Amino acid sequence: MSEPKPGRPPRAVDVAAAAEVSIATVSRAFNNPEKVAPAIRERVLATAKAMGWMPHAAGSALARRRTSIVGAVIPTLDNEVFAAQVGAMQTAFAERGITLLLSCFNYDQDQAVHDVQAMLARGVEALAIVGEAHRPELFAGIRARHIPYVVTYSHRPDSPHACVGFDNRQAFHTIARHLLDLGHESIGVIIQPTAGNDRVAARLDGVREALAERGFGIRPQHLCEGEWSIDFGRQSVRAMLTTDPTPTAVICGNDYLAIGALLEARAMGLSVPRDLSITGFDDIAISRQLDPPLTTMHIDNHEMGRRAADYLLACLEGGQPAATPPLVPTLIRRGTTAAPHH
Amino acid sequence: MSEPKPGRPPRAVDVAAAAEVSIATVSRAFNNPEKVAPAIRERVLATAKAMGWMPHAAGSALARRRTSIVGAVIPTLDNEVFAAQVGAMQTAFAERGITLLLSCFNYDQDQAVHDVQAMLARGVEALAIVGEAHRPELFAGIRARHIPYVVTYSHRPDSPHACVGFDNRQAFHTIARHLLDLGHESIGVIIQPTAGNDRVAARLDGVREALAERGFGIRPQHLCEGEWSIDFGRQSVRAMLTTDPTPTAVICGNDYLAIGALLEARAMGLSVPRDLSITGFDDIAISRQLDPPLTTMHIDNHEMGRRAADYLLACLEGGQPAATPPLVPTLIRRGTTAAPHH
DNA sequence: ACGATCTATGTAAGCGCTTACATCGACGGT
DNA sequence: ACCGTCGATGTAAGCGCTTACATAGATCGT
Repeated sequence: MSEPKPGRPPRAVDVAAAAEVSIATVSRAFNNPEKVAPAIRERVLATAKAMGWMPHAAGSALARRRTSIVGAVIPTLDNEVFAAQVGAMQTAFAERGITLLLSCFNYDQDQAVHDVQAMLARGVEALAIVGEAHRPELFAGIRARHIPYVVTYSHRPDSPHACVGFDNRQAFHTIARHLLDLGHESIGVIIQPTAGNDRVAARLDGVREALAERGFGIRPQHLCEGEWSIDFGRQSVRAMLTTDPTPTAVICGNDYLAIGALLEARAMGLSVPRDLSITGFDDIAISRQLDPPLTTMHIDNHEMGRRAADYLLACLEGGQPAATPPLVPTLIRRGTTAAPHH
Repeated sequence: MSEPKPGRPPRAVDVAAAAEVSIATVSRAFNNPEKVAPAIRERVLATAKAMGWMPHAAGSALARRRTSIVGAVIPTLDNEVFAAQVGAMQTAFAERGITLLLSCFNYDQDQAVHDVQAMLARGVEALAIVGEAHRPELFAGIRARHIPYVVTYSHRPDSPHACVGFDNRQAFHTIARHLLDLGHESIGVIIQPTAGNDRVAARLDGVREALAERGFGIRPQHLCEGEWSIDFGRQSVRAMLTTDPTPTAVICGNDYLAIGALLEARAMGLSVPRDLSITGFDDIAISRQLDPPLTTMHIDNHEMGRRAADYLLACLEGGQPAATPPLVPTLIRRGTTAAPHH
């Protein structure tokens, strides 16, 4: 008879002893309930509950060779778009009894490599990673272990990775086109650091391309690159408006920057959109509430998280799921864009 | 000689074979490097690196009887205050090689119980939990396993739990006092659901108490309770301002509600703070950017996360750390409060 | 009534790792 | 030269669980 040690969590063998069955039956009662006679099953389950026992994940993982853990690698939780994505993934995985391990690499590629290593050591069975601008060893490490992964928030047509996202270049091409079609010819850009961030680089390309198609370009003094924050948006607009000629519209890399731009423009006494058009990107919760409400592009981050999770889940069940079509961000024309005022 | 199976991740025994040492030495090279001769250590480490091997967490956890996992239980990532707290914890734990497991219970007590169970099964060694309004079995389960835990975002003087937070009642007493001192006598409240949320309930008590001290109360029609969202803030203010008498000030349960209140008041043509004073709570990033900037209370969520982590870390190292003193939220008087206009 | 078949349960061999303990030289004191 | 000591390494016993395989009744067809 197994002697349950006091002060330590019970083990399967303790439950087995208490329920007067073998340890195998205890395990089966939890993992293959249909394989054990109803009466015994109930007895085992009841005893386990009474003793507060559940199969310990480490032992189970070892024996099963399945950890039921998957990892999500995002830049930061401070941006609600990633938080939403993570939330959706967590929900999708939880339904299947899978635990989500989270890592925030803070836009630091070395940190990302390190975090992924740690996750691999924890035995993650799949990974979702924001962006594809990562050190090669990051993907190499994952591939070496034959672990399925998916890149989110990005979707280049010719990416070597499975991805669930949208075409950042295309999206910003659309935004720029919107402004060009309104008649803007002098367009400024306030954007996050492009270094080590494929998504942002693609966005800038998209703008450049759209402008070039109409024979325009971005004046160097109308391009501000820096941390995505309301403050950087503010200071960038202020700087731009001291140039001559001034831009009649500003494309911002995300909504935070756009909010800063909008607030500062108004603080400077400009009328938006009459004197300056402003666009954001992401459509965060506050954007529609501003005065005037922000013209931006809406991304369904929830959907993106769910799709990423579904893709990985499918991989885990042995499938080689079809690549999902890219998501399409939609332009939400609200109050911060209009034809330029002369 | 161990034959590394192709297509499967290498194991310690494979590394041992390749480096021509015993498996014990491999383990020591990683966990007690000082116990193995430098030459051999280097050889082992190099072989391991070449083979892409790291100790597998499940095996290690089992043998060591330490998982190096701790759990954080928060309501949602959609609120930046919790996201910040989690970020800080993650950083603090990562420094010690500890993995943070996250659960969002979406303000659902059953979900919280379930998530905590899952975490216990995963072998978390400590837990940080937002709020103390949880089912008794949640805490009972944790206690039964003698696992250290700490309650965050709350700090009642006579709480049975270790907590890292602040006194919600006191904080809202301070806010109400601020408005009373400005001369307001008719004060409305827009607040999150109090059911199953000790923090919110304490806030409302704080307001009531402060008003009562001056002989005032909250008129039922001036108390709106609902989901924390900008929209609910908007609709609550609109409703309140159709009553007679109207409140001259509104205390909001958090900044999102306050932002809604502010936007709607302005949309209705009111001048803030001349016609209506508004206060928030949390001091989220956008609040200082509003026009006028929001009067609110600042909580250092980062500090709270770090302290919670430090407390748990101390417990894990065997200490019985002293209870930390409560954090003190500070009132940030900005532009949305002033004396009532007659 | 007997063996074939099937179902419910038990036995025991790992899963990949850590670590107490055993072993084995090298070294130094006498 | 011998023994004690000590430091480096190896051996093997688990950690808590799952599961292939063995076993033992029960069931059924003939």
